[in-house]
Amino acid sequence: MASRIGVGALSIGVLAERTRMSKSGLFAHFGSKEELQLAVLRESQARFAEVVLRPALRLPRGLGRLRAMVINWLDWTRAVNLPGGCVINAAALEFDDQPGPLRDEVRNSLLALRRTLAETVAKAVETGELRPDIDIEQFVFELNGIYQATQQNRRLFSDPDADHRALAAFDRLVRDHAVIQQKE
Amino acid sequence: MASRIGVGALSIGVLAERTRMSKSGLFAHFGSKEELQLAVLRESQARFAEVVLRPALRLPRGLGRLRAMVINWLDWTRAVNLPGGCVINAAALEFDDQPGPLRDEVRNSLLALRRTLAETVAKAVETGELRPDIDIEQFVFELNGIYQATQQNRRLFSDPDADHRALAAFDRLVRDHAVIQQKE
DNA sequence: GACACTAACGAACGATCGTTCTATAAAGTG
DNA sequence: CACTTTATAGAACGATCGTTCGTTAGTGTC
Repeated sequence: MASRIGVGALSIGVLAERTRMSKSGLFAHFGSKEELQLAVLRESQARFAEVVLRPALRLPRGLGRLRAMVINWLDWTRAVNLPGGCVINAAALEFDDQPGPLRDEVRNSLLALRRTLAETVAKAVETGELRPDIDIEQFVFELNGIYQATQQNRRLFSDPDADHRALAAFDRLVRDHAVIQQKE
Repeated sequence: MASRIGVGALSIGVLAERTRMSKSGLFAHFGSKEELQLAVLRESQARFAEVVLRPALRLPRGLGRLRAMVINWLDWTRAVNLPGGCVINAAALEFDDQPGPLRDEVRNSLLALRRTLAETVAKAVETGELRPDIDIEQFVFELNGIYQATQQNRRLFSDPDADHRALAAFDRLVRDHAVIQQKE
């Protein structure tokens, strides 16, 4: 539900109906609507770590791991069956100017993702695949851009080329920062 | 209001209060909440064309115009005093999986923007500044990525470097597709 | 001056919102 | 067994939702 209509539009009444519970019975588990929303965000983050990060982090460090992580990221909502897209990403736009626990939760989630991405990039520098003078923050910034653009193309425009475009952008990003191969 | 809380969260009651009108008086101008939301989206698009596109289209075609358009785009919401960011862009994420007139309106707005961007890029090819074999759709895709990433960095993370990052990404995009300068 | 049209209003509608309170049945614990 | 804890339920709360209705004041038109 949160994926389809957004975390902010969640309604305890409708939610109780769908779970075949009473409103008050369901409500008792959370104590407030905000706590319920927070629980949804946390659950979403947990699934993300499980489906996107964990498999990639089992691969050997370097460009291969980074690439796998990005690919997992790009359509993890399909793997987890979130038909309305990433809950946290949608919540980011919804709450970015509404101070409170929800915005904080979203911000922390996305910050954690950025840190993980940055570390993964850093390790691709260590392996000698990416240049040591790379601006890692800038690199992650552009990765995020690729993700956002892909989601919009896929979800709003049903663009069948979205994946292909994303990979092209990723390859260009990597190529521009790769260690120059010496011609033999 | 739409900028801050989203088009979907608009409430006629609150809106009437802020405009110092009666609920029914305000309501009569639109006939339904959905029509009001559509009016907001259309108004937003009109301002966008006025503030972002028109000034850029008065510049001579080519890379300069493209660059101006992107720069206008990146912080047009400041110029128009939309403290919650672009209404249409937020609505895109909100309605991308909810069929209906609102989603159609959003889609058409963003499609129009993409067309304008594509034409502007095409003219930078005509002037000989960008390579003729360029994939224009891909170029626009990446422009959109830069915009989305910039907004998130600015709005959610209050990143003071967002503008700088955006320009760096834009320059890299242009450099990779520019006509190669012959060394003399 | 009669008439039509427009804009705005206040009151009310049924529906749904998040929340609180009380009750009940089941499960766990000594 | 008695006792506490936990999960769920039902009823009701005041508030707000989008919408409808009838009315009134103003404005333009013949």
